[in-house]
Amino acid sequence: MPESRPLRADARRNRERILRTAEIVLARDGLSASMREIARQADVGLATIYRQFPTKEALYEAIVVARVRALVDEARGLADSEEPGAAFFRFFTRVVEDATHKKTLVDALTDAGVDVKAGMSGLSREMVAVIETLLTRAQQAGRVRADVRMPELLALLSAACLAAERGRWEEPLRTRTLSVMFDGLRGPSLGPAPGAAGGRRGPTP
Amino acid sequence: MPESRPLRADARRNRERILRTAEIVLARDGLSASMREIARQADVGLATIYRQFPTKEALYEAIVVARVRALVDEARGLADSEEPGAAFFRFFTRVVEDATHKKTLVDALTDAGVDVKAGMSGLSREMVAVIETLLTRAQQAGRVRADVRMPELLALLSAACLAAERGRWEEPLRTRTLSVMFDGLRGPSLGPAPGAAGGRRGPTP
Amino acid sequence: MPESRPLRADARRNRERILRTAEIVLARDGLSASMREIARQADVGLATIYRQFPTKEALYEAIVVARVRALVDEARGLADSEEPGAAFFRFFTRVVEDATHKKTLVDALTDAGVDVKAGMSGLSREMVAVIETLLTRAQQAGRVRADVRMPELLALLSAACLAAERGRWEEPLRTRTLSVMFDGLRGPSLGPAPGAAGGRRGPTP
Amino acid sequence: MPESRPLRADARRNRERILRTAEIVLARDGLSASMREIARQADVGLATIYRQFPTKEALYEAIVVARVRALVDEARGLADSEEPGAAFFRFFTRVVEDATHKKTLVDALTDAGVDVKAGMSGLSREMVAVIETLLTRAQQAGRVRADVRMPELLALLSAACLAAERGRWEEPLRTRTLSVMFDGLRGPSLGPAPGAAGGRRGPTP
DNA sequence: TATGAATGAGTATTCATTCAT
DNA sequence: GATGAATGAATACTCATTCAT
Repeated sequence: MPESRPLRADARRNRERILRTAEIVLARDGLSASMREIARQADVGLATIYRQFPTKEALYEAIVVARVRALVDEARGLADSEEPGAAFFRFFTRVVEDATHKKTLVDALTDAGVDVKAGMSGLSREMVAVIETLLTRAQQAGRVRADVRMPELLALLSAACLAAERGRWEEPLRTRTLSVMFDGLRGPSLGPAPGAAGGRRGPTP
Repeated sequence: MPESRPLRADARRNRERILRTAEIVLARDGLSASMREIARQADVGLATIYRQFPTKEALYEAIVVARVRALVDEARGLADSEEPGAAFFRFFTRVVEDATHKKTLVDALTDAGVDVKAGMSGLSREMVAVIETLLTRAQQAGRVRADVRMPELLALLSAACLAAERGRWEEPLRTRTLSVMFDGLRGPSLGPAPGAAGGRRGPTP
Repeated sequence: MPESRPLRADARRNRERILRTAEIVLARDGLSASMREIARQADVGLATIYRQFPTKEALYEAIVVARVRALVDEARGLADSEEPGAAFFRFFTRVVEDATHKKTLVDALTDAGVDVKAGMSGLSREMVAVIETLLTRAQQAGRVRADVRMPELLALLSAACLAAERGRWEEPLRTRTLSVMFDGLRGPSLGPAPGAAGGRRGPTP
Repeated sequence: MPESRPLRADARRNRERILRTAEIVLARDGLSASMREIARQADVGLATIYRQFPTKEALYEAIVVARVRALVDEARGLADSEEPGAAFFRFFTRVVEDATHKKTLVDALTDAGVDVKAGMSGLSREMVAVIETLLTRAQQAGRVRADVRMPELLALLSAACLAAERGRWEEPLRTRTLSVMFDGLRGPSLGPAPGAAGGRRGPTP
């Protein structure tokens, strides 16, 4: 897989500037943001974007890919943690935080395994794989109920991301909501805490 | 001269045809579906739509309003059930099922309390109110943990709807995912079932 | 020339109501006023208008015809006045006043002799004829210079109407402007009044 | 990075082509001419027009502005003529000639002082100012009656333009009509020339 | 190589007019 | 006879993408 030729210095600078700007613009205007607006904000010619990204979709994909790659890397760092439960919930939280502030991450997860575009398919698989590792280890450590499988985990994760992205889950809403999901992932309750005397615990990672 | 005379027979027929078609088209193409496409599918002149719905937004709103109203009615029917826990989980499930097949319901929940449009604002409040009733009664019956509040409940509900709508949650995925959420809503677990020997329970309504 | 059959009483009532309303709406919104708006204002069904006037243009024409007919009648009343000069200027002023308040009269004059529509052609000729009478008599009485011919008179008249209609010539602008035109119609000056000591005379009808 | 860099060669070519074509189309079809028609005639893409003129109104304004500017320049050239009377009448004639062939000039004069759009407001003031100069000098030279003021002068001018534009004042109609107006502007007559023996003088500039 | 001008397909919306009730 | 619902053609304007400079 040769990465084609290395880009010239200025080309690389432009590429990054475009990506950074596009991320901001997308977060602000959503997917309907126009290429022209992105070019304007990046202070770059319109065709310059097209030189690097042949299509609007390609640009979006590049952004998502970058972000997912970062998350995958982070997940790998957590994969051999000595506290698999904490690692698992930590990562789940991180992904949702990311979605809260930057839009369009979600596609990567939602479509996981489905009709992913060329560029994503490999990465998507990596993402799924590393999540599966986190899950399995957390289950082995007795921190997540054993009967949870990947499909519902991914469903929960993308649900949280979608809602966080759209609803601007700010604290303490995010913590409180995830807390419920995490309790569910830990296992069936024995009924609500009778006294319910205690306050609310955080996601107890 | 009645203020708002009943629609003529053909007008009513068309109105319903338009609504039904628009619902389908929206489910397929999302909010970017064009009015022309809807007209084509409904086999109706373009201007016929505009006679009934002065604006694209108005059409969408009409669809959402109709659907939400149906759900609110359903919720009211459950509100004085003798099994408040079952009623609560039943309704949650119903909403998500609805979202799976028909898109754009979500807005009603997501935006709840935010900048809802005129036509929705009242209805949205009704929806929230009846959900709160269901929640309270389920909590009083000890079927839902006492410290869950409306914000996180709505967050969970809209998360599930968004993901269901987008990810086409078909069975058994829907049941399995909701099962986790419901466990979380019932209360903190005492740790995963040690043996985890058993299969998976459904949402135990 | 049988006037087709006499309209039924209610039909006639509607016809007049439509004409009256349309006149007002046109004066307010100009030629871009929509048929629907006229129907709404007249509190009449849309198709009712079309029954009487097969076309938007036909409606406009009917309005103009009515107005022109009124002016022609007025002109005839002045045609045998004992003060032909006064009569001539009086009529000129009347036409311009009319144009100030009701739009679209102008076409009748501007297009005089050109491509008048069927309904107008006869009437237009009548109008031109009676104006010519007024002019000739005023000239014979020595109140209008002898070398003025119909083409330039009509040009002046329609110029005044167009500008009055568009510019909302209110008093005293209308009087002052017509005063200049009328001086020109009386004859070449012997140079500006040397002292110019006097104020301004009105149109000296 | 000059604030408003000079247009690229092709852009400038297109801009002029668009303006030229639009002028013709407007003259033919009036203000209701469609942008698409203009694009077709100019043999230019529809969006190309919108690149240069963000709005239909903006295009029209650009045309009027260009024309008015030319007239203002011409007026300035006449402003210090040694024959102020000739200069005044000359300019009046020029404006009307212009209107005969190119439509929509009129707005500039009609709306003078009213609710002119941003781009025009300054120019419109210039136009009015230079006309006032011409008038004042002609009056001081005894060539125009002293009691004529700007409002009626502008009214006459726009009347002439409107009618010329609409009625296609060709020679000798234009000369004959203006001749009457000019006589009126020179001063009140002492009654029609008794003999009226002479032929007709031109506008005696 | 980077730019921004050009483009055609597409969007919501309006209107005069016809036709079923 | 009167009504208003239906319609298709038209309109101003936008956007992703291509191409000349």
